[in-house]
Amino acid sequence: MTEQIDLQPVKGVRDFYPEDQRVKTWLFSLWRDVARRFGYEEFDACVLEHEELYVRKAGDEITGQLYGFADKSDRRLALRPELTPSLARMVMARGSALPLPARWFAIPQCFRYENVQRGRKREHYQWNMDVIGLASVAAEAELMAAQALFLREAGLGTSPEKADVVFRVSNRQVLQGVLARLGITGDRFAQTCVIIDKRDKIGPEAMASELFKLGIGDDATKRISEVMAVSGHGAEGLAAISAVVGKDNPGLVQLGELLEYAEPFGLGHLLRFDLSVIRGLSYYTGTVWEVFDSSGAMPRAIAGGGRYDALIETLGGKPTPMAGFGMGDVVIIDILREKSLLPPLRRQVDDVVYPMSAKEIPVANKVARFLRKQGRVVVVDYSLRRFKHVVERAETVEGASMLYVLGGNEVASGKATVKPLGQEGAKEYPVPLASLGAG
RNA sequence: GACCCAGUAGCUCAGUUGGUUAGAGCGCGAGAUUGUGGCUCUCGAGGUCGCGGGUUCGACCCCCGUCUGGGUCCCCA
Repeated sequence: MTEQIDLQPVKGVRDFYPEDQRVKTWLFSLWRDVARRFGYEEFDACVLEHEELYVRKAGDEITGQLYGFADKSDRRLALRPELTPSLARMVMARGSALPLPARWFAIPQCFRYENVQRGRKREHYQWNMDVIGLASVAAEAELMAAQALFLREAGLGTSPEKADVVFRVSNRQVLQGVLARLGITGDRFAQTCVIIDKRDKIGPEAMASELFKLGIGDDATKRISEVMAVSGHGAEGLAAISAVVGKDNPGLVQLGELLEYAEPFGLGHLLRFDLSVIRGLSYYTGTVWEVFDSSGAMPRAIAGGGRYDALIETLGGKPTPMAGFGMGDVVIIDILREKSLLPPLRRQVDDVVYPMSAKEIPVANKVARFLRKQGRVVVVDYSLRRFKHVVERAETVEGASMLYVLGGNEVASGKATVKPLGQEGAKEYPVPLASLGAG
């Protein structure tokens, strides 16, 4: 007698029983199909990476949540918290041999070591689409179009009449332009972003004192708060931003172009410009955006993305413009389930073959072989249980549409009894065994 | 990381001022119906009461610790 093992999965990670895996497979298929229709090619990297790939100067939140450890050779490794650094590494490794622009997508499993709550695990799958080597905000518009197509195909409203989602969009260069005039540039700007991102949790006083330590005075702090408060839909939003930061602000110019490129994709009405959107990752340099459930029922973002033109440079490579987004499986499945938008997903069994006793197993296997050659999904019920049980199970557990009964009578007469399942009043009928490959 | 709540059968839960052998519904199995499901009836299997320690003559119940889950703060791969 050995000791009973712990039946629970590791804290914060999930088991996927077949009924869960069906949902996951359905979601991944839709993700892949949308990415394919935009001409993106799938890639992947290993879930294990060198920890140093994620250590960044600006003190990103993500670094503190790294699922890191030392291997037997004392290498510092980490389970990837996101795919983007791996993508950057792979792009760098290819060097100039990679024809640009490139459009790639992936569905990596990612990890973080953090508190567990609803919609928030230590592991998830994240659909990523990235454009490599395109400096134009046309890239962002295309990425948003792909997200919107997915959301619509999943059953969420994306039309002006019924919009279940909203894209909250900003551009880091808006604030950068404002702060540059006040002499805040380079690393100081990045550090400023990190402080600003914390404003809600630490409060305006603490934010001001943190900024003061960076040598940013009250006037500049006041200006930052003023800028962060600006938001609005479409052209109105742009006008509001223009009124606060001036029409020549480079970030504003890009947001204007983005709207111009996004509107032909039918996205204009979904975009809400909101300068309080910062995103937690320090490598973003331009457009940043988050997709939300507009009903507000789910407080967490469905997806987020941005432009990160400087990432490869900070990893020691040649400057390469890149933009991309990520969408996790946990939140979107929660939303779709809540809105009853998940399709009914059953076992995909066509036929159950039922040998009534051990004597009929050989002929049952022949029939199964014949049906499988036709491309049908066939399960042979070897339980030898009574008819009642087998019929019930074939219908409810296997979800089969046809039951092939093989008992003593059938073998003696040379005809299988075929019973249609799931149809009211459908009668069973005999089929010669010879025509089922068991003659 | 901080605080609050919870953990009893496969699932959803009841239970006790601390007292013999811990219950229900659903599900599962058998039979009524020795070859025809979805309804009904009968019977049955299934539990170290999350785990460890303590208090007590005696703990599912009280105390401490711990694990896991839910929630809030926080933050969102």
